[in-house]
Amino acid sequence: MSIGRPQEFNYDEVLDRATETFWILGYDGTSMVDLLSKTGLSKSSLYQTFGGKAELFQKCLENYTRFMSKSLLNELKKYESGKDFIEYVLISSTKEANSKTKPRGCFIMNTATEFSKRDSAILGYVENGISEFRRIFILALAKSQMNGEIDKHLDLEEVSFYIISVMTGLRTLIKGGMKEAEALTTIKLAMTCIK
Amino acid sequence: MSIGRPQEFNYDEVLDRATETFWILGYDGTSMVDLLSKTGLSKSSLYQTFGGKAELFQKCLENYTRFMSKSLLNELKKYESGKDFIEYVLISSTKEANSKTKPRGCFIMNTATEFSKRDSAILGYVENGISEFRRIFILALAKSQMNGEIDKHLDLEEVSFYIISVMTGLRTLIKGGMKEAEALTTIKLAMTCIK
DNA sequence: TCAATTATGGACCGTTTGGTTCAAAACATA
DNA sequence: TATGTTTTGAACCAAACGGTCCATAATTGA
Repeated sequence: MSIGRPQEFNYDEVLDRATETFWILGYDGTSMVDLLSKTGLSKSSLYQTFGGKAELFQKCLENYTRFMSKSLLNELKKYESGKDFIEYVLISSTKEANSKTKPRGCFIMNTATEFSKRDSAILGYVENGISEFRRIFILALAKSQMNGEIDKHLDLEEVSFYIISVMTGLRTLIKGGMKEAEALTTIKLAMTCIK
Repeated sequence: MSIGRPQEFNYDEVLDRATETFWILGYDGTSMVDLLSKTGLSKSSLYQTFGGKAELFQKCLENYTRFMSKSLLNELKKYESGKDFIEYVLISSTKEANSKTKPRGCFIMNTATEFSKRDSAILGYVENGISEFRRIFILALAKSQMNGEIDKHLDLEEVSFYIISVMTGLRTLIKGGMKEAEALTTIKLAMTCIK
């Protein structure tokens, strides 16, 4: 065991709680008091371990991208059809419309909206998240190309942007009151140009 | 003329300046000091005339929707083809990718992202904006139906949601670093399922 | 010119903000 | 048990927050 007084918290758990808090409330909307109460940390522990609000926020962005990437890739394995996977991801992101809790959207896209290009460090994490998510969709699309579900000559980089656009737009609209049924018909329509 | 000391500012101009400030910085990101410096108002004038930060924000949401609706409808008049109009709107919203200033996105969608469904009054203004923008796209699509550009049996309510989704997603991605060329090819692809 | 009325600028308010400091606490090692 | 090391909780900080108050300024109508 390491020397000195042991930490009374679990690093990853705290990171998850902080991520959730920033995800729901945004960077400006989250206060130190929010973070301390949600994580259970004392102020000094948070500063010593995570460096402060801004540094913690960046670690949360990384944490979110890492987690989402892992679970999406894990989900992709279950699908024979890349198109089915993509439709599944789109559809599952519409569940927030009916949820008891407020829609959260995508943490990365929320951050893009809040920061635009003001902070280059933040922009880096956002770009990283976007390209990671695109990479997964490209993987799925390649599967579909092998299966003959879609045209072999489709530009997958291009289509991956399209999918992310639709998903991001939908999740924002859901935050703005869009109903699940409306989102589902939109997805049906959106899928028709991937062929 | 009305009795008492005359106002030293123009109501609509102040509202426009405040709208721009909230649009760029978001609600939480905008301080009273920001508003006072951008509008030139004194604190007492702002409170007396606009009621405070929260009330002013709501007036700005209304102001934005009113202005955007007016200029979109005005633009629509210039187009014979509804589809051309729609493509124009999408394309023009990608200009932000190359602009010297940071991308602002759509004020209504930024607000949807920041507030989600927390505040019912705000949600009302957001829903109002969304349905107003959809109404304009439906007008354009109806034009296209008359021209025979698109299927007479297309559900325009549905397509209008689709267009807004794509546009919102794109503008968010642009805030996240997407290049204009990437946005343009995405638009090309997105338009192919409106037929 | 003198009220009545409205707008303005500045002083002031308590609260909350993110951040620092430091003594006490809890462990490993010797 | 004593020492070195690290974590923790509380006290503390200046600055910024949104908001209120009020004396003064600028106007109209009598």
